[in-house]
Amino acid sequence: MTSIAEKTVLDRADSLCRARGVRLTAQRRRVLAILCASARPLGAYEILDAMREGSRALAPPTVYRALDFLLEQGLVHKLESLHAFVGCNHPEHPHSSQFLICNSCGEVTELEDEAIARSLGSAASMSGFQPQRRVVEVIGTCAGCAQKGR
Amino acid sequence: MTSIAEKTVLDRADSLCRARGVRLTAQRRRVLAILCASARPLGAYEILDAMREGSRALAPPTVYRALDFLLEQGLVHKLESLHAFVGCNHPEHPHSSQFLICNSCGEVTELEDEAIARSLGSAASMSGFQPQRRVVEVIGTCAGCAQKGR
DNA sequence: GTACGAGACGTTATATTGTATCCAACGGCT
DNA sequence: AGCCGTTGGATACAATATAACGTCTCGTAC
Ligand SMILES: [Zn+2]
Ligand SMILES: [Zn+2]
Ligand SMILES: [Zn+2]
Ligand SMILES: [Zn+2]
Repeated sequence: MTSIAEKTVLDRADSLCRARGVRLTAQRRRVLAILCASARPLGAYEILDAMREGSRALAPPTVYRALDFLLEQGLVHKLESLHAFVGCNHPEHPHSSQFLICNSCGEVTELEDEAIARSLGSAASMSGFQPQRRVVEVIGTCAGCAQKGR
Repeated sequence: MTSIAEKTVLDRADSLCRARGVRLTAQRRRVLAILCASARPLGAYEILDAMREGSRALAPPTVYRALDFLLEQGLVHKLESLHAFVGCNHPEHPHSSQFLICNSCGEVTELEDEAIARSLGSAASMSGFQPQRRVVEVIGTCAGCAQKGR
């Protein structure tokens, strides 16, 4: 089930972490692999279930610790409205992206839209607000489902 | 503890619901009052605690049902990144707003920024995505805390 | 007035998501 | 070997949210 694309993502994650002097350990790599192999965002306990397959029993903190690391390194993102996580498509440079979440098929698209970033930034600076983290999630119907649905 | 401003919010909520043919019952009104009286967003269980004061014991579903109603009517908003709720300042017309959340003092500012709405809309339509709900939350430091902090 | 039905609410139990804590194992360093 | 910071295992628990079911209330029809 490991496609070429997923493999490159993992390889790129390896180089990134080496370059940053942080350790992409086996557990962390495994969580990232599971997320990248999934077409949909996964909850922490879904990841936990996936990790348990064929191996010993693991507990929630194991997954949450790996996720914390991957989030810090920008290798995965958390979807607040779903309490779920997705692998990042372009973790090379730090970024704050936006997500289109289809509530019909569950597909998630990560955008990196400059116009959105600019308008958010200017709204914040007009209020004298200093942004640290941005949560932008649009829930709705993706193009495919809109066509099928009606 | 009920200021004039909070009173008018409740009165406006009353008229709105009457006009829409939905019932702003005592429980729902109480939850709205608690949220409007708070300077900060409140979690569902904080609201529950506030409702328990001086009255009989209540259970979580009571609060969550009231919140569901108030969310549907646009009288309150949910802050996904905080798992908390705030009263809306201008519930008269349906709107999708944005939130500036200070992680130092907890203050939350509700914006209704046209530029953000437009950029979100155009990004979505470029993907053929039909938005239903928008979650836009910027976490950072508010003007006041930025000044005090350094 | 009485019967009915839909919506609102009380109550119990449970599901889901996320942490605190403590200790053991590992890895690089001297 | 001995030290020390990081990682991970394990248990227990906290916080958030919902399922399920019965009861009550209120407006409407008869
Ligand atoms: Zn990304
Ligand atoms: Zn879809
Ligand atoms: Zn609002
Ligand atoms: Zn502040």
